[in-house]
Amino acid sequence: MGIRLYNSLTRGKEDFSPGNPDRVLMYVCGPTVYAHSHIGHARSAVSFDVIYRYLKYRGYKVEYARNYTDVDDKIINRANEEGVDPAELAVRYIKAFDEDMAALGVELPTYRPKATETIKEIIEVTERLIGKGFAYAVDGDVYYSVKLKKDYGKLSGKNIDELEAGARVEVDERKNDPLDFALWKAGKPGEPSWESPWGMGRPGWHIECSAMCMKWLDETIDIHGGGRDLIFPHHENEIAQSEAATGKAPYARYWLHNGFVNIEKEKMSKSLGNILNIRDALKEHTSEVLRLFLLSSHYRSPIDYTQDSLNEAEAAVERFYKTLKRIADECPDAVAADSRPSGSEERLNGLIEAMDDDFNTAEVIGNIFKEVNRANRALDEARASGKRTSATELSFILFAFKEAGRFLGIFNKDPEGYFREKNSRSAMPAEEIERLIMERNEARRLRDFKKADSIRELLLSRGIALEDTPKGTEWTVRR
RNA sequence: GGCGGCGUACCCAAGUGGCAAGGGAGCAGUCUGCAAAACUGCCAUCCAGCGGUUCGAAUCCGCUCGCCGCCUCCA
Repeated sequence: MGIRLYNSLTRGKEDFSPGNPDRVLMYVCGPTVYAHSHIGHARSAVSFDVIYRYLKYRGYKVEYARNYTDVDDKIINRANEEGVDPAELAVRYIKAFDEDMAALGVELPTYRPKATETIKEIIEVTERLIGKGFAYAVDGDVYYSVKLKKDYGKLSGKNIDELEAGARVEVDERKNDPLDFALWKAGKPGEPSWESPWGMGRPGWHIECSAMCMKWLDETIDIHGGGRDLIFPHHENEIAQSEAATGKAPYARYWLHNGFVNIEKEKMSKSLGNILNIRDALKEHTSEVLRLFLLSSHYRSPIDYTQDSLNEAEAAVERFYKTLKRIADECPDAVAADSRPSGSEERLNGLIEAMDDDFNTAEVIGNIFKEVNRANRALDEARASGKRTSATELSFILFAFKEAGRFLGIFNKDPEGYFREKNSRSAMPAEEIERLIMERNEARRLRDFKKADSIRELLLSRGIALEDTPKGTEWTVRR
């Protein structure tokens, strides 16, 4: 069995069969850099990050390109509002996006092209389209003729006649057809412009992806991804222009689209003012909690960012690392064991099967918590019987965690690091906490439980929770 | 109006033909000076509703109800 994935183009699951397993080509639409990226961008980036990691994990050689749209109406408008240069604004938000991605633990794609660095190729594709009669130039603009390709609409399931009937696009007299879209836009004074056969101007939105894809990957690629909302018109137009230009179809074999993130059940939108930036979310939760939250549902389903679901993700991360710490404390042999214990491959099967089935990270996470339960049970039994725990069983479990951590990009810290980081956010200095713990333990030794309990309550009121374990008293920050 | 998706326990969420994963909450128990954590048990005879196909359906088909997305250069 191999990977099966849901293809938006055929609306069904298909066996993944790339053109060349040693060079799987994947392109994902990146951000338009005119503002800080929000949690929706995070979902797209994390979803495809996991897909990228998993394909590599399964032995494919992957070339992954994710672009930056760094010239666009929104960028120009925002730059004008702020009175800065559009290019400068774009650079600023590319940097911010890169920082956000790094904070989320998103691996760098193989290529990160920018539209403005692909102007030559954009012009070349546009010329090809004109040469083949699929595009026409008017007053410095170049438009793509939607009607000339009869399979237009195959991705979004739209048909041209109905689109025309309900067209909400403002009619531009210079277009042959209201549905035609701009490949090249004539430059206005003060806007970023490049020389072209049609005069000074800048690229349209859809064409940049086709050009970047061809430049860095190929004329036919394996996987093309992006948010659901990009299906129409962006990806539909990309397919049309790419296939028209190259004469090859399909442009991309598999189209993958991630679902939206709602905030407290409402769609994120400027009008509602509920756009949640990645950096703001990271002030409330660690990147691991955010990633776990995002990966706890299937990547195609819509998800709700709510206080409750984030708290649950946080509790789950905590439970995971607590168990990891227990294993390290109570069965060091398991940690010291071979990182790939023989006979453990079977242990991975459930995880692999889940991931093979359209990247079902939710099921993988469910399986991981089954293993967490197994580990705790084994440790409890050892504690009760006074015998040492079987290191073999636990080393299998650790192996499963480690492997899953490689493609999920979570659950891969060492427990010491996790708790150190968490406890570093304590409002009370660690020395003071330690001093109070010693004081309480002295009281406990003297069986002055009233005093012991009052110290614990004092700490709890300051956000510090205590746990008496066989290894001594431990503390953690509780929100 | 066109296209697409969804509806699984108190909440979140897997499961797409063979007796309903996982997490959170709750209740009871073990452990503990007491807690916490962990573990154990309980918690959907049932998967929006109604029909149909089938030996067998949450899973396939039809209809109904409810929710949502796209059709606006919003991931």
